[in-house]
Amino acid sequence: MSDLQAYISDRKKQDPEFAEGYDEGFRSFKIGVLLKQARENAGLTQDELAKQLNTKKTAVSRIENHAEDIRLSTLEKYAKVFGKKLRVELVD
Amino acid sequence: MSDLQAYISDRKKQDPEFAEGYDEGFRSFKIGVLLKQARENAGLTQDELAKQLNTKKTAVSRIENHAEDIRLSTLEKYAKVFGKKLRVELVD
DNA sequence: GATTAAGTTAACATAATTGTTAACATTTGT
DNA sequence: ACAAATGTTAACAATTATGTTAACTTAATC
Repeated sequence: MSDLQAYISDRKKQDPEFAEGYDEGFRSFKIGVLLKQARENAGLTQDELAKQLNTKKTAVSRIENHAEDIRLSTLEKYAKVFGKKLRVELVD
Repeated sequence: MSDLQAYISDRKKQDPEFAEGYDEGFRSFKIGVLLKQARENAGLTQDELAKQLNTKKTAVSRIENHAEDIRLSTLEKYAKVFGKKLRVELVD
């Protein structure tokens, strides 16, 4: 079971509101989980990451949990801190 | 030579302001070209695409040419019209 | 159980994307 | 050359992400 699937399973148990399929939220939710996992892999706290992004930990938490949308430039700032590149593609 | 490289070459000839490396602009520029090429591959005019996106052709033109940033949700709307999925990854 | 680090949420301010209209430019076809 | 279709740009309004502060929760350590 992937990390993402495990996360979904856990969250479903604790959050009755949560449903995997609600279309609007699922995108941002996935991005949030992706960024949270990237941060944890980098061994950073929200506060440490926030300082590198010149922002506050509250903004990091919001993006990881319940931000509805995100700018490409914001994703790239994250990628840069993690020493990665952002890849965006249209696939069939 | 790729389509992107050909486009850059053409635009450099006509637009003295244009330079491949200006960091801030290059991201959005690339996305603009990507979306423009996707639209042309789909055989749509800006106006036809705009109607499917419930917006105006002016917004499409802006994104293809000189938008500075773009939301993930906007990219996904485009992808949906083109019958594609949006893939976002952090790569080394 | 008190303290501290870490994370969450709400509320408001600020900044930026997107919607929209109008005017103009460019291209295409006749 | 003209007309129609397509594309571009500027300006402003509307919507939304992000910045920021304050208050709260949770987990861990003592």
